[in-house]
Amino acid sequence: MASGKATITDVAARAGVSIKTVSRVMNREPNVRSNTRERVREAAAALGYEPNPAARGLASRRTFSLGLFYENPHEFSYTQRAFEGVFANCASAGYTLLLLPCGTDAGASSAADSVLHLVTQTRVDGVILTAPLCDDDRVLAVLRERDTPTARIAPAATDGLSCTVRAGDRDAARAVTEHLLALGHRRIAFIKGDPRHGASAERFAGYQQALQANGTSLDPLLVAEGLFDFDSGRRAALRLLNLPHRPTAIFASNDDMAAGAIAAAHALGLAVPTAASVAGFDDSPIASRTWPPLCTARQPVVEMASALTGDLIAQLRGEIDAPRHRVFECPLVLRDSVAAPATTPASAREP
Amino acid sequence: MASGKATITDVAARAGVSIKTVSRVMNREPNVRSNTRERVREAAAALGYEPNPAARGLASRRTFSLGLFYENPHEFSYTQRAFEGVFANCASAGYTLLLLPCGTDAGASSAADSVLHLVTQTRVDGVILTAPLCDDDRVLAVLRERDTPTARIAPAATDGLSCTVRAGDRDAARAVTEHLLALGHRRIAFIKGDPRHGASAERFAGYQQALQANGTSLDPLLVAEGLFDFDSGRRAALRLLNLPHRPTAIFASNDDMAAGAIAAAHALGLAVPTAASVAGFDDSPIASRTWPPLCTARQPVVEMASALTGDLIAQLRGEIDAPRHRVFECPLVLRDSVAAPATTPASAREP
DNA sequence: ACGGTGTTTGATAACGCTGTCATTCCAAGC
DNA sequence: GCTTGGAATGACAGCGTTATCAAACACCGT
Repeated sequence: MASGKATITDVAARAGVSIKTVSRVMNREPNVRSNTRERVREAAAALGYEPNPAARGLASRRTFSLGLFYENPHEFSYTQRAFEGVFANCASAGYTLLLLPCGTDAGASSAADSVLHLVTQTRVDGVILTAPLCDDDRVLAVLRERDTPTARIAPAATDGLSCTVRAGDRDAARAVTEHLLALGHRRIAFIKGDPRHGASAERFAGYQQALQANGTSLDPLLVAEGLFDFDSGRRAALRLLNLPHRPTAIFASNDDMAAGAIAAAHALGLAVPTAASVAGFDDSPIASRTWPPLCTARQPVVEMASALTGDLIAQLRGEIDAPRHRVFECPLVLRDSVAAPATTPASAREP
Repeated sequence: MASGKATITDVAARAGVSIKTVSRVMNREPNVRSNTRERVREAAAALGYEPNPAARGLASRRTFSLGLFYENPHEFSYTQRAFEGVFANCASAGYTLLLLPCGTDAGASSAADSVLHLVTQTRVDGVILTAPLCDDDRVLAVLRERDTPTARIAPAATDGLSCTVRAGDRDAARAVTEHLLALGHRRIAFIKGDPRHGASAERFAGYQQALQANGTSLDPLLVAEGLFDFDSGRRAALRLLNLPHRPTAIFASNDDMAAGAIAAAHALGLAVPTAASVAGFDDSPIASRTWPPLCTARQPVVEMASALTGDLIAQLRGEIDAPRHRVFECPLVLRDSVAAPATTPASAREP
């Protein structure tokens, strides 16, 4: 079988049918006698025929490819897991996936310009946007103007046009906080995430809700700003752990920052979880690689991305009318970075 | 500027030239009067014209896309950094990058089948292979048979056909070991990497060379098998640290395993680096996220991948005749996971 | 002014497939 | 047997570029 050389004409000749019929078979179109279909299949297999995507694309005005836009190189493991889920679904649906890093660093003046250029250049049939791109109004406007079907991962809000998928951030953050409260923690610090991500506000809201429901007041001093990356978490934790009235637990909005908090605790000679508990969010790979491993909420990123991709492809095929909005629950993952607070006064230093 | 709708014909009409001239300008071909060239450029810009890649591909029998094959989902940060480097160069050269995860899990019976199918289906102009795929004879045979220009990252050996790039694994591993020896360590354990990767043998060789040059004998008990992933490193370190005559330092073949070794030490109540030093290799993101941060050898993966991609594209363009083989040095990165051994007998346990 | 030698430009045929629409086939109904 | 209508198939015209090759042009020396 000489592969990669045969054309549809060769297959048609071998099967004794017209090229149009071969096309029908290759595209799984109906109205082909099963007898004929089988003959064509055999001919195609014998010749090692694979349709030429360029010709297909030119004739059908489609590319059979999707673009996955992402912006931030930090917090990359998230993008990567998303990619894994997207890819899984693309491959089985016959779509090719283009990874399109996009940002102001790429030479374009804005993310929207960058997206516009990449979309018109690659002519992907649809795009998937990760946070925070998925909430950039200019980016969304550009895609809408071009009528490019869009799906969004972890948007701040739905828009009635694009399929979305997100985690139940608020509920999960509440659950994490409740877990800390149940263990006896009262001074629970919180490290916020990148404000451009919709999830950041949600997770903070969950934290607040849990405190409120518990009747615990929120000490503004215990809330620190972060950007979802290790170093911002480390710095925020250093500040929090140096507070006169030190928190007994730190809840970081994601695992990378939580890992930073653990490093900060170590640097200050505070044992985790003995002197301070640390909880994260995501259950990203780093969560099981820190010492002690991180208590966190598992965000099923791969499944989320896979489901979203399925929805996008269904939309491209016209199989669904209204956009789907999925929410995935994030179960609590108990690990050793969290324990009951020491009974000694929280302000006491370890030896 | 209506974007994504204009065709070459529109541009030609607007510039008052033939489509062939527009084509010349878009492809930076010589022999176009600068006056004409400028006129075409303006027309194209005014119309927001972007060449249709499908039409280009069909007419020129090229796809202007490269495929990056990778196999192992574990040790993903490496693949990811490689991707970053490859992408950087693709984008600036006008190539699109297709990420092609490939493995026996993907439904194909072998990696070679998987590669063959993906290459014929996507018709990429060239492919980049990461380890261990880059040393799979069947994969290489398939690509050679199809005359698909290939570039390889971290192969075990060069083949006179494909461009390659690799790290100076042996020298760097020797340097790491020498550093440990210089600090006074004599019982230095080694955790090997995945035997399918060429780098594994090289790094082990560097370790051996350093010991030998130092006149230190290699205790076979101190050599453990690993697979480059966190858990195999953790398990190997557990065994090593439970040895009656415990090593004072562990040199793991990569950072993920070194992180596992640190976790193992913590689990056994051994402080790092006080009771045991741990060194890694790669300087991957995890290396600066462990506590203490990892002493390691920095492998400049992004630059390596970028350079390799440049070479592959140059080859595609016929700009170079013989394949290039690059070797990148890996400088030692000193961090706190390594220190001089305790003066107390190495067999003593910490309290 | 003339031929010679590039350099610049254009007309037209591919490239391999899908979409449109016409045609053929076949089984059921009268 | 003879319609009839839907299922099955095919002829052919694009899709928007690049490649080929020929034509037009510019500039040189004589």
